[in-house]
Amino acid sequence: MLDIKWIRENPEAFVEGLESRKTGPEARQLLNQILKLDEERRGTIQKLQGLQARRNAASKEVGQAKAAKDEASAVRLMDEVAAIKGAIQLDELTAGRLDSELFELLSRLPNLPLDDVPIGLDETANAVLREVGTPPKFDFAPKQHFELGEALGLMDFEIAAKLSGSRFVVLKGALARLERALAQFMLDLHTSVHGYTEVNPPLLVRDDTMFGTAQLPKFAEDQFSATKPLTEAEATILAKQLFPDREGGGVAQMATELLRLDVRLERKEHYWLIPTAEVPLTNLVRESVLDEAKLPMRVTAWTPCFRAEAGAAGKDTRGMIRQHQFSKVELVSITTPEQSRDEHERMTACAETVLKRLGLSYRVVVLSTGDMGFAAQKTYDIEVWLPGQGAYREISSCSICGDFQARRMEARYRPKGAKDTRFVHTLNGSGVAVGRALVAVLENYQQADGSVVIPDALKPYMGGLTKIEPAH
RNA sequence: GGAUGGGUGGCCGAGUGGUUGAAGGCACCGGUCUUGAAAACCGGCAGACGUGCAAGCGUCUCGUGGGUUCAAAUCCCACCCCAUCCGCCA
Repeated sequence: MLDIKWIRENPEAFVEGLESRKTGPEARQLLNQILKLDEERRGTIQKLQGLQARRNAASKEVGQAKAAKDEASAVRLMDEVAAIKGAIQLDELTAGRLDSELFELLSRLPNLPLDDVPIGLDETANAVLREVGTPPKFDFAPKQHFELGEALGLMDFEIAAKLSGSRFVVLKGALARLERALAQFMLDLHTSVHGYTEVNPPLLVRDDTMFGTAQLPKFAEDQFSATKPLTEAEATILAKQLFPDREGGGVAQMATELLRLDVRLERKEHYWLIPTAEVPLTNLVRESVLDEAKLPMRVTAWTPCFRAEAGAAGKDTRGMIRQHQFSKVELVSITTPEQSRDEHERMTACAETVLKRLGLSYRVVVLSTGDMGFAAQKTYDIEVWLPGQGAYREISSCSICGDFQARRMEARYRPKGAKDTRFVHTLNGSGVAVGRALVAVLENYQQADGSVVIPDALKPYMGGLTKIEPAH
């Protein structure tokens, strides 16, 4: 969330920043709308506060008058308070409405880019910063991961489709183990070498948590949610409320219909499945005031991630690249504003170390203003080389969010010796996507006979296995 | 699912209608003492918003929203959340 005070004081920077994001042409119009609302809001507050001050003073005088047995003054003052009461209620209502309108607008605005982010509308404006490692040479045509996995008999999309539909996969045997090995290798690296603390967070979270990291309110359609189904009793009550003119059999029929439609109650226990461990990990500091000495705070987690992939129809339909469920080792840092830029470089280096140790070649890309995620001020994508696809594909994304998420979470810290609190800065990055790492290992370590050699870094985690071969 | 209890400042915790934005303690900050540190003692210390060059002043906030009242942390209602016990269950 952007700071309204900052917008008020830096309107041109606001428009410029917003125009460089996807918001584009409406930026100026948005600014005007926001400033107008803000002005009305402050005007109402000033008026309201004047009235409240008079009410408070008069109420105190009532007490004093009564104590002094001056009934006449007391009555006169009480009449005065009664007279301004209506105006106060009206202004309270107006102020509340303006407040929530402004909040609604601000909560849907993306973060603004840092100065050194390349300006552009999409990925064509991204800039490659470095290429690391040498892509392997093959004296045969390298296969794609799903060809390898299916031929090995250890990767099954058909059965996954029967269980869950498209964009799911079942891994078996050595490939299932490879996924676990990759995750453990990454966690061990980050906890014992990079200083991150391992966390095992909830995978189901509340609205407020999703709002904190900015998946809500704007990106609800990209998420999966989990809700307790309506009971028959609740459906009946709801049917009566919704269709008061029906009775008897009519109500029962509508109740059945509500159950069939899987109608949900706003108030009923309702969760979101995390699209990334960034959500629970970053929210670990929500609604708190941290000691500066505890920063930077670094946490990591290996979790499943769930994404609806709305709007991705037709993209990466084959294989494991884009799934509704995948696992990822996530890195999150909570820092002071002074630390965050360095931390961003450090975090990216931590993710790069994973790929280096796995012997995978990759490149680091800085995303353009138009290609960055909603909450980011600056993002580095790490793209791993996939010989089967003959392309670099994103395997990690490291973002610095400034105080954008901290404002939404109310996450602050107290600088040493200071009286006031400040918002923390938050950063998140994949360290790295496990499913895609598995894809990369398969494609980079494949042999002419379809077998796959285990990279040295993973051998300790594979129980003595050095090569995955077709099972028969 | 059933039954209780509870949500107060960074933390713990007192407070049942009138200078209580809130006792006390801890933590933190400044000072005295000390070679230094600790202890002890003295003092300071909520946040948001509005306004002002500033010092300051004002308003709101004791889970959230509404109500009663001249006046609400305190009374009433609804909702949210947390804990414990029982039941069910990995």
